[in-house]
Amino acid sequence: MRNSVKNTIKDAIKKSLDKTIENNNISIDIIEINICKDKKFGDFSSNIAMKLASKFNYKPKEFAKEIIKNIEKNESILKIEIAGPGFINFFTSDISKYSVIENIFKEKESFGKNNVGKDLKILVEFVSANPTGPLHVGHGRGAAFGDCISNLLIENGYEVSREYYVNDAGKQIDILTISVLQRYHELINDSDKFSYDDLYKGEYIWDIAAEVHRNFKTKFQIKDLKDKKNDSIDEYISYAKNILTISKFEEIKKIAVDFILNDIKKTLNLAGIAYNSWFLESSLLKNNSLKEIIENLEKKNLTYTKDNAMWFKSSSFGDEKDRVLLKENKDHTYLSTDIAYHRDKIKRGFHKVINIWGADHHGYVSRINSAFNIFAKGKSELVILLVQFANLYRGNEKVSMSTRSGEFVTLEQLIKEVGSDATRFFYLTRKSDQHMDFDIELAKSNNSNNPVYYVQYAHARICSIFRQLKEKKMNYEYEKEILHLLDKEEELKIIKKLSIYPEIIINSSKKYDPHLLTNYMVELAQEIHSYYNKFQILVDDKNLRNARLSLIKSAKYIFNNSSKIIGIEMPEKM
RNA sequence: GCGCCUAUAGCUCAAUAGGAUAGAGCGUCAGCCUCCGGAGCUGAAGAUAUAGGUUCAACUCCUAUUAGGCGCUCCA
Repeated sequence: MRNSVKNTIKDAIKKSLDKTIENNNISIDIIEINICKDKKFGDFSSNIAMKLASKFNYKPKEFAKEIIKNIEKNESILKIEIAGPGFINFFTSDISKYSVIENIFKEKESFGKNNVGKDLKILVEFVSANPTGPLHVGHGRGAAFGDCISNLLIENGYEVSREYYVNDAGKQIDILTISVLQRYHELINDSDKFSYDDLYKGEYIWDIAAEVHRNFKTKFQIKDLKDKKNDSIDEYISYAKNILTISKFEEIKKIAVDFILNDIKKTLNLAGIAYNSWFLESSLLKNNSLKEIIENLEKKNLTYTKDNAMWFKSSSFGDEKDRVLLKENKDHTYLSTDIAYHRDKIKRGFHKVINIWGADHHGYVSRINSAFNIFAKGKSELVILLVQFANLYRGNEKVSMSTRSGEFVTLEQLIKEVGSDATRFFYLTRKSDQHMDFDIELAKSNNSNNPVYYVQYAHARICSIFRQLKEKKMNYEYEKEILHLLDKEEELKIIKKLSIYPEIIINSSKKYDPHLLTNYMVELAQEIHSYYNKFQILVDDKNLRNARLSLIKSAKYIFNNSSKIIGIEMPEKM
């Protein structure tokens, strides 16, 4: 179905190789067919002769000659040449080139889809920011990336589930709770002693405290506060729990987490991201998953006790040192619930588990990998993708971000300022493991600096032409018999671009590189603008007009299909 | 100090899983509106951090050097 000409060539080469060399054991998969950048090298080329020449005691060029000699005649292959060090170049017939337009009109919204991932279940976990504050711009890139990767995998036929892991059980959440208590006591004028330097101080803490105060008045007030400012944070937390009672502490904790999670969901919704599931860390404690996992590791003899803490022998699996599972005070570490969480992912039967993390977590990769493989036993594969930070700029001025100070730019602010489309597209134009600068002014600008406007404009232009068509009382119908009228260099270039779209979908998903797709969209837009500028589309000649309209309509299908994967709108008017 | 990642045009980024002459945009310079949307188009100048190595072929792989980011908690 996809790229039939390419597969024809591939098969032809395979047959030829079998004829040239007996019992060769050559797999068809190592035959690469590339689309030529320069048309003087033909339409497709293969490097197979150079790749295999030495293996079969040939010189590349002679080997190429032999291969060509044994290729069977085929109506879509016009000419075969040897060039350079041993490339085999194929010149294909025009008719085969136009078949991509036929395919697009046949498949429409499904053009580009494939079933590479048929019957395979994938879990994509992304963002998973701690519910200790609103999402900030640093989370934006991971959000756009994770959502797009999910869409790409779906386009490739995988069954995808999006998940957000909520760390609602650790020490940071206790600190959040105390932060709320602090502001709460300030609201009821009883603030002096209930304070600690390392607490969350963002505006939203006031909002939560105000909500608690509004709904519960002085229910959580602690009388006779002692000055504990010089205690450690752990001592401070247990002091607060004791004096307030654990049940009341948990009550406030839940209010705070729910409040923040709501805010996070609201922001993700603005970004057009919907999760299939929200996995609570606390559930691993409630249903004994954590206990089970630790017993299981003990049974496997992968733990030991040192300094009253329980350690995991992660260094036996490539980690640089062993890690603590249970602290001296018997609290669990982030790692231990994370292991339990990943075991749960495996239990749910996913063939592949993708984690999208901020690049600052790279030190964590090997220990979670080792734990994962202990339980997956080869039945499930873990892929950890690291997303580099984006520096935020406003023109030439760098926007500083600091979570604790509360001065960070939230993702919500960013989306409200530049729009969801520009935010997503911008984040996805760069390779994810590459540092990037995100210029707010650039993302807001309405000109070709801004790739998303450039692409949307190309689409709007196509729509505009069809509106014009109606105004001029002209008709359009798709006829495949007249596509050969598209013989201008620019037209053939666009057709070539259209024909590689299915491969872009495969590659960007395989390599987890959505930027291949955004770049493709920009390139296609560029060719459309250029073509539009040079040629009149609504010409008097009915056949030529229909052929040209079919060409740009094909491009419109691709803009629509790709924009859905990126998660942006394709407006008909701008 | 140890580890991971990165280094491409003046700036921001590409380069189809090692392929042919390293591509875009911004900026600079020179052009294009009796014409389907000038929110656009055409052209020029300009680059693989350094030194070795592997290969028919290296921006891509390996080694060293230099420069930057991140991580080296019984933190999450």
